Amino acid sequence: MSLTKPKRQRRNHRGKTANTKTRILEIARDLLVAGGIQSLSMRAVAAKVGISATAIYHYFDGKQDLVDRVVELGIRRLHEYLQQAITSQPAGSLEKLLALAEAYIRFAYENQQYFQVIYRIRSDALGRFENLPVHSGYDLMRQCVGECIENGVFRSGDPAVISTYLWSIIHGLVTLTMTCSLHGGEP
Amino acid sequence: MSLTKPKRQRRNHRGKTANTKTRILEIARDLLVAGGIQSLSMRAVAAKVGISATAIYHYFDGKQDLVDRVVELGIRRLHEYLQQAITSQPAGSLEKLLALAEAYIRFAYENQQYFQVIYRIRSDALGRFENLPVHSGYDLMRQCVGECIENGVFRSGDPAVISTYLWSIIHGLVTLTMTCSLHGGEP
DNA sequence: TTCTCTTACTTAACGCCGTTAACTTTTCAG
DNA sequence: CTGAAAAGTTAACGGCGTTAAGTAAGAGAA
Repeated sequence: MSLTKPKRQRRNHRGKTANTKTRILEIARDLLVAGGIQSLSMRAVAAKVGISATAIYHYFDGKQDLVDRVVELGIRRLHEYLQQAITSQPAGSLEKLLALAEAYIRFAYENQQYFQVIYRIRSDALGRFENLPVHSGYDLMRQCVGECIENGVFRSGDPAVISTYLWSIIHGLVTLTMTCSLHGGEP
Repeated sequence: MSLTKPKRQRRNHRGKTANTKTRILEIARDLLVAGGIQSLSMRAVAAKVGISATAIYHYFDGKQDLVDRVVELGIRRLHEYLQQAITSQPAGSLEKLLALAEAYIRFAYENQQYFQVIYRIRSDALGRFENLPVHSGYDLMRQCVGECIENGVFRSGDPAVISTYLWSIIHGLVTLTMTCSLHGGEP
C-alpha cells in the first residue's frame, strides 16, 4: 500500500505532448479563422509552432483530421456559450428560449469567422461527428421547447417539430444575413 | 448590296472558343459537384477537356475565377428553376408564394450538390457578385410578398421584413436538414 | 499567293502543397 | 545506466496553381 503507482505516465513527454498539441490546434484555428481552409497549410502551422511540418503527423492523422479537431473545438465552444447563456434563466420559461436564440445570434455576430468555420468547414468533414453541430444548438433548443411544453408555455405539439421551425428561423436569419449583408439588423 | 459582311468574325476561331469555354465550364461544374473545390484542379479539368492546363488561362483568370463562373451558372439555373415554378401561378396569390417555397426546397433536394456549390463555394468568392444568390430566391420572394400585400392576402407590414422571415424559415429548414440529416421530411 | 496579325494553344519551369519513409534525439521507467 | 518509447528531424515524391515564352493555324489585306 506504501506507494501506489498512479498509472505510469511520462510527465515531461506527456506534458510536452499536451502543450504542442494545444499549440498546433490554436494556431491551426487562427489560420482557419483568418483565411479558411485554403490558408491552412501544414508547413505554415508547423512554422508558427516552431516544429517541422511532419511532426504534426505525430499528433494528427493529416490535414483533414487537424481541421476536424479544430472544428470540434469550435463546436464545443459554441455549445458552452449557449449553455452559459441559459443557465441563469428559469427552466420552462419563454425567457430561456429567447436567451438561447439571442445567444446563438450573438455568437454568430461576435465570432463570425468561428461560426463560419463551424458551419462551412465542418461539411467538408461530413459524416464524422454525425450531427455534432446540431447538438450544439438544436438539441438545447429542443430541450428548452420540451420544458416550455411541460410548463404550459406552449400549448401542444411535438417538441421536435416546434424546435425545428424555431431553429430554422434563427439559423436561417443568421446565415442569410451573414452570406449577404442584407440589413445587418437583429430581429 | 451584293454581299454585306455580317460583322467580321473568325468563325472557326470564335466557334472553337465558345465550345472550349463551355466544355471547361461543364467539366469544372461536374468536378465541383462531385467532390467540392478540393477535387477541382486545373490539370484535371484540362485533361478531361483534352487541352493543357495552362490553356484554361486563356478563358479564365485562374482557378478562383473558374469556380466563380461555375457558381454563377448554378445561381442562374436556380433562378430559372424558381421563376418557371411560379409563372403558372396567379400574381398576388398565396399559391404563388407556396409554389416558390416548394420549388426552392425541391431544387435543394433534387440538386443537392448544386445547391451546396451555390451556397458553400460562393462564400469563397464573397463580395464578387455581392448578393447574387440572394437575388435568386429572396428577391423573387420579396416580389411575391409585395404582390400578396397589394392583393390583400397579407394584412400589412414591410414586404422586406415579412419575406426575410419567410425566407429564413425556408432556407434555414433546407440548410439544417442538409447539413445534418434530421428527419428528411418536407414541411 | 504571300505577308502579317490575332487566336488558340503548347512546353518548361517555379515554388508551394500534403504526405511518406527513414533517421536522430530526448525522456524516463526499471 | 539502459533500453524502449515518444518527439522530432531531413529528404524526397508527386501533384498543385501559376507564369513565361514559344508555336501552329485561321483570317484579312496586299
